Amino acid sequence: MWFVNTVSIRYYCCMTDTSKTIHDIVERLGNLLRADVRAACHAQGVRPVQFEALNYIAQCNRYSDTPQAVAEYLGLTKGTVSQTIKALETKGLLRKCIDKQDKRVVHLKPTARGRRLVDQTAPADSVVRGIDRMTVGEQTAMVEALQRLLRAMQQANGLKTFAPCHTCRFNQQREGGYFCELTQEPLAEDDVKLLCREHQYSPRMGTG
Amino acid sequence: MWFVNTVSIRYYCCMTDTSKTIHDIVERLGNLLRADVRAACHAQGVRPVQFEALNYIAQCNRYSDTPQAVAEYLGLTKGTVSQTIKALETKGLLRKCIDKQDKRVVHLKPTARGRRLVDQTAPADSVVRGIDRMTVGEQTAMVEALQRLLRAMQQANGLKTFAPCHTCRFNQQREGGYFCELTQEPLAEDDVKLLCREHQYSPRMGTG
DNA sequence: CTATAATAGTGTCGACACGAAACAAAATAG
DNA sequence: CTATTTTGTTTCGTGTCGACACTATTATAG
Repeated sequence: MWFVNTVSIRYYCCMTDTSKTIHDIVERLGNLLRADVRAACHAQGVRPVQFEALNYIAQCNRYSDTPQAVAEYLGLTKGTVSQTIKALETKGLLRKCIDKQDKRVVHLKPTARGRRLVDQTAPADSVVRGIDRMTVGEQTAMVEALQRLLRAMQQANGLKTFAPCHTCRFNQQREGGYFCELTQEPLAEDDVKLLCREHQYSPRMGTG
Repeated sequence: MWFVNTVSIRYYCCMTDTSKTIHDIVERLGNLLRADVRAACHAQGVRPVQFEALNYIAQCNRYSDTPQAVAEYLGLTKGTVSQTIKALETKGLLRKCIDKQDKRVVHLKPTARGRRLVDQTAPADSVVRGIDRMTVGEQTAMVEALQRLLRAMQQANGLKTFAPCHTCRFNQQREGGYFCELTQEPLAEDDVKLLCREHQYSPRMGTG
């Protein structure tokens, strides 16, 4: 009677089946999207990684527009990202600006052409066409479900969330604007919509 | 008054914002998952692509366990897949069996070690931990939402669905079992749970 | 105020991924 | 029976990415 032992130890809870299903679907969605992005990028003359970096840079705030942050966001090493950045700069899609306070730090700003490229490539046609088949209610539910899954995965794994400041515990609403408790700096109306590498959900905002 | 013209032509409908949000989340979920899979694969001594191929082979039916099908599923060329298969065979994770009817066709069967590797790696820890934080109701809703998105994207883009036979229009329930109208062969109870490369949803099962 | 770390970024190299193209073998069409 | 199509393999060039060594700047310790 050794049957039980032949079952993988990974089957330790009843949620594994659901997890496996979700794992597979997310993987396939990712592959689908990547194939689409790959084709669009090929037409635009950029590499998929380069586009993903540019896409991030186009929507992060001033604390998060450095090569290091890009590396954290994409899960790559800084050496790899350095090369990606160089290629994007050569293609005239972004500019490097050395930080005034800390001369080691480089800020990355997309050029007008860079922003245009992101706008033209960003929602892949496959996604647009897929979403187009849903009702507005389904779309809203979809966004909420995906956000919940992403947040749950990030929180459960102690990963950086890279979310906009307006959901961040460090962001305080003050008279005439916002204020970041972490950097001790005021934030403009536009700032709080951008992704931040220091973002943390407030402890009570769990997914319970 | 040229402001409108500076806006990308991609913003042709009100759904683009939602699409962009979903695009970005799916991309991040995919990256998160890939980073996790990459780490697990590294520990197991296989490449991520090799694992994805093996994972597919472990859950597809007898019509769909060929190099060509793997290439279609992963969106790669057959030449690339051929290399991946060879590597997996060398590592003793799958066997090749030449088809009896058509001697060109190769069927790929995971070995016991191959199946074990899939079971140990398949739901990435990040997903398991993330799902673990949700209620059963949230989990069900999540699976449904993801499946709907996947199907919508596949249908909208004319892609193969690679779904199990029991949702396929060609699958007929008969006395004592199932029957595939396409291959004109009977299907066993286990067969209809597996992924098929010829799968098609019935026309009436749209996403409304 | 120096010596030593820590941090941000760059450059190089090797292993691997992957598309393209040429190829072999088997099945099918005419 | 030949021509074409289909399935799979091999080869080659380019791109990706981690590992590692390196520089420059800032922070810290004594």
